[in-house]
Amino acid sequence: MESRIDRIKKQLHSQSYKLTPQREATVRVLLENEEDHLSAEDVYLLVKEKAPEIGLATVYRTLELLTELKVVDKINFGDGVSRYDLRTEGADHFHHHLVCIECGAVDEIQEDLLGDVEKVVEEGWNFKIKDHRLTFHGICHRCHSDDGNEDKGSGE
Amino acid sequence: MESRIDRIKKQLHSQSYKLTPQREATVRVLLENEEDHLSAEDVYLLVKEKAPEIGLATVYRTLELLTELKVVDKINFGDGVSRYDLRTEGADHFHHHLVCIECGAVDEIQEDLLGDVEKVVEEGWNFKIKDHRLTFHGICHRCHSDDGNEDKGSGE
DNA sequence: TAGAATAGGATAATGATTCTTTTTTAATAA
DNA sequence: TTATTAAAAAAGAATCATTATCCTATTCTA
Ligand SMILES: [Mn+2]
Ligand SMILES: [Mn+2]
Ligand SMILES: [Zn+2]
Ligand SMILES: [Zn+2]
Repeated sequence: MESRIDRIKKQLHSQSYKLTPQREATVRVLLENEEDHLSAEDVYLLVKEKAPEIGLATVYRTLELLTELKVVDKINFGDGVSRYDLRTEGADHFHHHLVCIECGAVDEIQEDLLGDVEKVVEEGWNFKIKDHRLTFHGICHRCHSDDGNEDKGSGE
Repeated sequence: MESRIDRIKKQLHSQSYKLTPQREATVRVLLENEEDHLSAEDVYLLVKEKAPEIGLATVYRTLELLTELKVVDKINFGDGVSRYDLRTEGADHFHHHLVCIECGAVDEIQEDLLGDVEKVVEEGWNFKIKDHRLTFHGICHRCHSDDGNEDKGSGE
């Protein structure tokens, strides 16, 4: 975890940005909640717990900066807010998402799966792919009744 | 085109909604601009040309209704506005998009391409897929310089 | 240290979307 | 047809997420 912060710090420095205390607190929150898909407001509230003096605008500015640096990806699941997702280190593709229309849970798929499809698209459409966004909407494994488990989870 | 409006009309009626003049004007605008990815505001301005008395809120309500009925799909390319895309008639999957990071153009892929991937996801993640969203970001064929065509297009 | 650049805090402004209230229109019953 | 009722629309206020502004604080440089 510390090493990860260090690497992000280096990345900031390489573009002549500084890892200020506020930025570090924000990054820590993101790292500590890597499983989740936090909105700017979510991040703000969590950062406040450890650095109560931080302002919402700073969180927005920091998230924007981290997005530019590709440390996080900004995504939108159609609920009116942007969410920020830490990019898996070393992965050259953005991971995919499974959004459950029953309970609202958002699960992740780290496997690429799109290799063949991208080849087809690049050749068939003469389009140079730099990034992708893939989200499936459906019923998650927790919401299937076939296993008798009626627990609907708390969602995301 | 008329037949398409008729079918949408039937679809509305089957849920006991009416195809009011405002709704019809909105649907016509969507049909006439099927290639584009209009925001609510875009639709509003276009509808105004033929039905100047329509209100913006009505356009929003209509688009929401059409989304519910799966006549259109609401999508978000990350530019802060929702866009509304007429669902291809008879297609059981939502089409994919190519967003050019150079000129902003949005092209469509009507081919499914995801059949195999979805099978893997359904089995590997025990997730029942109902819908999907797939967008590629990259350089479109118009923005490639290798063909010597420097026309950057007008974007979307 | 003085001056410049970078960043943060507070809050106003913006812009998209939704809500509320009132009016209009359409459908139905007498 | 006329009164009744419900659905839908118009207008504009309200909300909510996000961005801009203005000023202060911090860091860097000469
Ligand atoms: Mn994720
Ligand atoms: Mn489309
Ligand atoms: Zn679920
Ligand atoms: Zn292009």
